[in-house]
Amino acid sequence: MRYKAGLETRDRILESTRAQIAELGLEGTTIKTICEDAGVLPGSFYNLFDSKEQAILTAVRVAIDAVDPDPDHAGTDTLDDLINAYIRFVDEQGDLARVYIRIAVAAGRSSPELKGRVLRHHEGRVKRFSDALLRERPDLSQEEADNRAEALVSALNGVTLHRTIDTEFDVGHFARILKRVATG
Amino acid sequence: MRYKAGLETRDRILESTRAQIAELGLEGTTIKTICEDAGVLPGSFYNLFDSKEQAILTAVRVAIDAVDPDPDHAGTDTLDDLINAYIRFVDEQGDLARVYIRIAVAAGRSSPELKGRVLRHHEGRVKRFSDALLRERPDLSQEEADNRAEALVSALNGVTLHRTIDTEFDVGHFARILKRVATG
DNA sequence: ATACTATTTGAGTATGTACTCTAATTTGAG
DNA sequence: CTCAAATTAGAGTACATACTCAAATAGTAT
Repeated sequence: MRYKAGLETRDRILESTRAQIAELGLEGTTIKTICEDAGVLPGSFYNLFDSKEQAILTAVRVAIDAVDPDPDHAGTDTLDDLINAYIRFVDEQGDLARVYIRIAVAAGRSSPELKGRVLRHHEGRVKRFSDALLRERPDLSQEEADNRAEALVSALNGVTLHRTIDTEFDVGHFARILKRVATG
Repeated sequence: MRYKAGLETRDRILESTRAQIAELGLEGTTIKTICEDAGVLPGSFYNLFDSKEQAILTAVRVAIDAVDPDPDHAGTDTLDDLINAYIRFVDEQGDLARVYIRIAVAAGRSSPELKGRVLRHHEGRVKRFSDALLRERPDLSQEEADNRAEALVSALNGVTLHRTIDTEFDVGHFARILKRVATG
């Protein structure tokens, strides 16, 4: 992947993967459909990705990064920013959120690499929530902030989980309640 | 399934299914392994269950019911009872909890029947939490209790979700925090 | 005992999947 | 221009899976 053509194909595959997941779910997304959609043959796919799993993980990661309120991690995001980014991701990319949760759940049983990756991602997120919370409530101890951040992120995940079943469910409403609880 | 033999075989299959899930996860659980473990041939399996999915759903349901603090729904369970039952299920049947979440997540994309089933189960649970909360805090309005119960159950699910990835995660600790928040 | 139905047998089918491999073609650095 | 390396082509493989079916057997109500 050092030529322009390779990079373009890679992008096309990732976009197709994302679209397939959104349209057909994880079950409906196969190498075949991805390749057809991207106008690529399996040989090319496997020249650029090690496995289907890797492509899906990358596609989800790209989608999550796309709504990051502070992509450079400059420490400028507020708790509201973070929560809003979360809600936006869930609202706009519902099926990717679903897949993200599935990946997270499946990770516990799969390879240590994937498990570590998911855990690190989670911990990074909790840290950013904790930092933002401390900026808002400097009186809290580090430990208390960490605890609240962990509970808040888990609760948001739970709310997301429910939203994947009940699309009427108002994620924003409950997210605001949870935020009030965390800061109050 | 009107003879004793059929009922016994059914029980054996369900127990094998539960054990397989706990031991090998959902991926590792196949008709083949279930049948081998239960000492049954595929023909018998399909005489008693319509599909693999049905058997798994039933097995998970049985496991959840087994830790119910108020199986008769007499309305005698306290919020602590309900939370403790939840924690016990997650702690003792971690892999079934994982599968329960997977089913719930997948449900959003699958047949309306399954979706409805999962939703009804969730709503029933929220109702019991809400009722128990009202018994403890009769001063709350119905709506406020419902809201808090919904948030609490979702947060518990989120905590469970995280526990499926990080087995060191202290579910009880965060469950207690959440309970304090819900009642306080 | 009879007869009807539930249960079991167990080989077999149909299907779909992720992935591989070799050869041809294209790319772009020096 | 050249040539090694990157990319693409595309048929093909290996494999596992959920599920079926017709025939044999066992169970039980009468």
